[in-house]
Amino acid sequence: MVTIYDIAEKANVSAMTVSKVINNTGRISEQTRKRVKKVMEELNYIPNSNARSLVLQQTQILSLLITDITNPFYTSLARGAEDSAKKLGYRLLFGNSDEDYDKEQDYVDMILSTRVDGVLFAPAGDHSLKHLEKLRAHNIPFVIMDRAVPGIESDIVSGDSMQGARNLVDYLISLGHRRIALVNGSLDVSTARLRYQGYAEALQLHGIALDDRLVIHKSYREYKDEDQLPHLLEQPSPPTAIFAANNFLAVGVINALRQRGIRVPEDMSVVCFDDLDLSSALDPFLTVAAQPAYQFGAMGIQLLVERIQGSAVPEARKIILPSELIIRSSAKTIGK
Amino acid sequence: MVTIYDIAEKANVSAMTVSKVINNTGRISEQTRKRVKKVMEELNYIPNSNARSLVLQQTQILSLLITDITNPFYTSLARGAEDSAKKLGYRLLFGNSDEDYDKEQDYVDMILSTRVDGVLFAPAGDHSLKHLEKLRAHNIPFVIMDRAVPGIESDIVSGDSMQGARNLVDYLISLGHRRIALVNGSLDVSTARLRYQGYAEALQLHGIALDDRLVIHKSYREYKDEDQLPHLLEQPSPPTAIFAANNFLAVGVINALRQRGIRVPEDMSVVCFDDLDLSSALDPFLTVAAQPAYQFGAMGIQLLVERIQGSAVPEARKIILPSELIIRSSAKTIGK
DNA sequence: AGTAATAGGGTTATCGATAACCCTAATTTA
DNA sequence: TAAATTAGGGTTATCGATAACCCTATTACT
Repeated sequence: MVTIYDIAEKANVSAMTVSKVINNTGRISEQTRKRVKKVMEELNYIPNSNARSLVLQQTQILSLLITDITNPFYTSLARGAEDSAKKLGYRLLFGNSDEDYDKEQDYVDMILSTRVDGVLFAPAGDHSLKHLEKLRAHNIPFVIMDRAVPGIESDIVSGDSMQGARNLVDYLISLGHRRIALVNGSLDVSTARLRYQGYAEALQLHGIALDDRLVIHKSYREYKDEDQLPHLLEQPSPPTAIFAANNFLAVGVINALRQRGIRVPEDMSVVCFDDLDLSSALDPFLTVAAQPAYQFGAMGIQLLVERIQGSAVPEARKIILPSELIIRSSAKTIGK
Repeated sequence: MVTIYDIAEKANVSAMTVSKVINNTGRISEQTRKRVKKVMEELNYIPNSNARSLVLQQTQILSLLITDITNPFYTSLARGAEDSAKKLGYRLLFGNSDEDYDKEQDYVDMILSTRVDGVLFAPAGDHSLKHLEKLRAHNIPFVIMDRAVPGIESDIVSGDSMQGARNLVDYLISLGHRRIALVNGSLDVSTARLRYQGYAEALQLHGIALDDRLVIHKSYREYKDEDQLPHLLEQPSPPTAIFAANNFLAVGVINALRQRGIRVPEDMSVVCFDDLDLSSALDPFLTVAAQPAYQFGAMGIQLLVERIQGSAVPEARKIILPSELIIRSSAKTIGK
C-alpha cells in the first residue's frame, strides 16, 4: 500500500507537507500542492484511516445496532440511518442483536474496540441497561432508537406507542368490538408496556373492562402459535378482534387463524403496529398504525452526530414521532 | 481510554507482557498472566483495534455492499452475511449503492481507506467493472454477489437466472399463455440478460415467436408506469401474462394493473423472480422463482474469508444456487 | 561443577498519519 | 537599511499495539 512517505519521496517534499496538502492545512504553495496531488493520483494513494483514527482519536465510524434486519421497520430505519450517515461523512458498522442480550453484549464489545464515534442503539429490552451503561462508562455517545430503557437518560427517537395503540383499539371499538385481544411483545420492552397501556386506556375510556385472559405478552420476534391463539380462542367468550403489537406478530396471528379456517376479517378482525411496506403495496390488506421508520434512522443519526460534534444542547432530547392509522381491510364491523 | 501501558504500569510489568497475555503468545507465567488479567478487568480495558490493525495490516472488518437494503432479497442476504461474519469473528461495514455508480464509487473509496480485509460486493451493473478493478489493484479480496460483471474473474455466488426464468415462462405456457410479456431490469445487469435469455429460450422451445414489443428493459429498482404498461397494453394483441424480472417490478406491475381495473390473475397473470418474504407469508399470492437469499450472504462470506485466509483454491469459484418455483395464485389458466 | 537450555519477561523499532513546534529565506515595515 | 513579518516547508514526538530480538536467572544435563 502506498503511504504518504511514498508520495513525499516521489514529490520531493516531507511527509508532513503531504499531510498538509491532504488536509488543506498549513501553508503550502500552489505549486507544490499541485505537484503533490499529481503524485498522489499517479500512485493511486488512499489514506489509511486506521492510522488517522489512531492519532485523531476519532474514526468517522458510527455503529448501527438493531434487533432484526429482516423486519421492514428496522430495514427502513437502517436505510434512513445509512443515507444520513453517508451525507454526514460517516461510515456505518452494522449489527443485528436478534433481541438476544448476549449477542448485543458481543456487539457492544466490538463497538468499543472499534472506537466508533457513536452508536445508534435499538435495545433488545430493559436489560440492555448494562450495555448502555458500559458505552457511557467509555464515553461513547449514543442515541436510543424505538425503545426507552429505564435507568438511562439519553437522546432517543421513538414512536408514540400509547397513542398508536389507543388509535387502533379505538378504531376496533368504533367497529363494534368489545372483546379485543392483545398479542403483545415481552413486557421487558418499553414499547410493549406502552402499547399495553394504550390498549388498556382505550378500553377503559369506553367502559370496557380489561380482561387479562385476552392479553398475551411474549416476544416481538417469534410467533409460536401454541403459546398464543389457543389461549384466546378456547375461552368461554373468545375475542372478535385481535390487536397484534407489531407486524411480525400480526402475520403470525393471521396465518394461524387461517390454518384454523378462521377468516380475516370476516370471522376475526386483526390490526397491528408497524406497516409491511412491500406487502402492503402489493395488497393493501392490513390495518395498521404505521411508524415513520425511515425518519427514525435519519433523525437518529442527526442527533447522534450533533452530540458527537458537541453542537447539541446538554440535555437529553426525546423525539417522539407519531404513528399514522392506516385503515385497510383486515378489520371490519363486528358480525358483518 | 485505558491502554496496555496503563495495564502494564498497574500490574508492574511491561506493555509487551500485557500484549502477550492478550494474545496468548510468548512465555508468561500463570501468576503474572492472572495478575495482568485482573488489572485488565479492573480498569475495564478494551483493546484499540485501530492500533492493532495498523501494525497487523489487517482489520477484521469486511464490507457488505449491496444495491438496496429495502429489497427483501438483499435484506435476507445481509442477514446471512452478518450471521456468518459474526461467527467467523469479523465486523461488517455496511453500504447501499442504490444501483448508482457514483454512490458505489464513494463506497469503494471508503472501503479502501478503511483497509477492510475483504468485500462482499453486489454490483450495480456492468459498469461496476472499474470499481472491482480498483479493489483488485489494491489487492482487496472480494466475492461478487448475484450479478456477474463481464471482464472480472472472481469468486461469485449467484442464482440461476436462466433456469428460473425458463421455469416461470414454462409454467405460464403450460397454463395456455402465448402472449407473455417481460418487464425486465436494465440490460446492463447480467441477471437481466440471463432472465431475458431464459424467457426467450422457453418461448422458442415451445415454438412461440419472440415479440420484442412485449419486452421492456428498464430498472430493477424503480417502476415508472408510464414507461411500462402502456406499451404493453396498447397493442393490437396485448399480453395475457407478464413475467416481472424481480419482486419490486412485480409489485409495481400489479398495482398499475389494478389501477386500470385489470384484475390479477383473472384478467392478467403475473409471475416474478424473488420472493417477498413477509408479504408472501401474509398472503401467498405471488407465483415466484424464489432464490435462497440468506444462503447467498452466508456462503459469500465463507468464500470471502477462505480467500482472505488463503485456504481457498487459487481459481475463481462460481457458486450457482438454484431458484425454486413456488406456484401460488397470481397466474392462472388463460381465459378462465 | 560447568555448560547448555529454557522459562519469563523486557527493549526497541514499526505500522501511517498528524500536532506542535521549529527553521530559513524572502518580503515588509519603520 | 535594519528589524520584524511572513511564506513555505521541515523535525520530532505521538497515537496503541505488536514483531523481532535481547537479556537474565533458573533448571537440566553431562
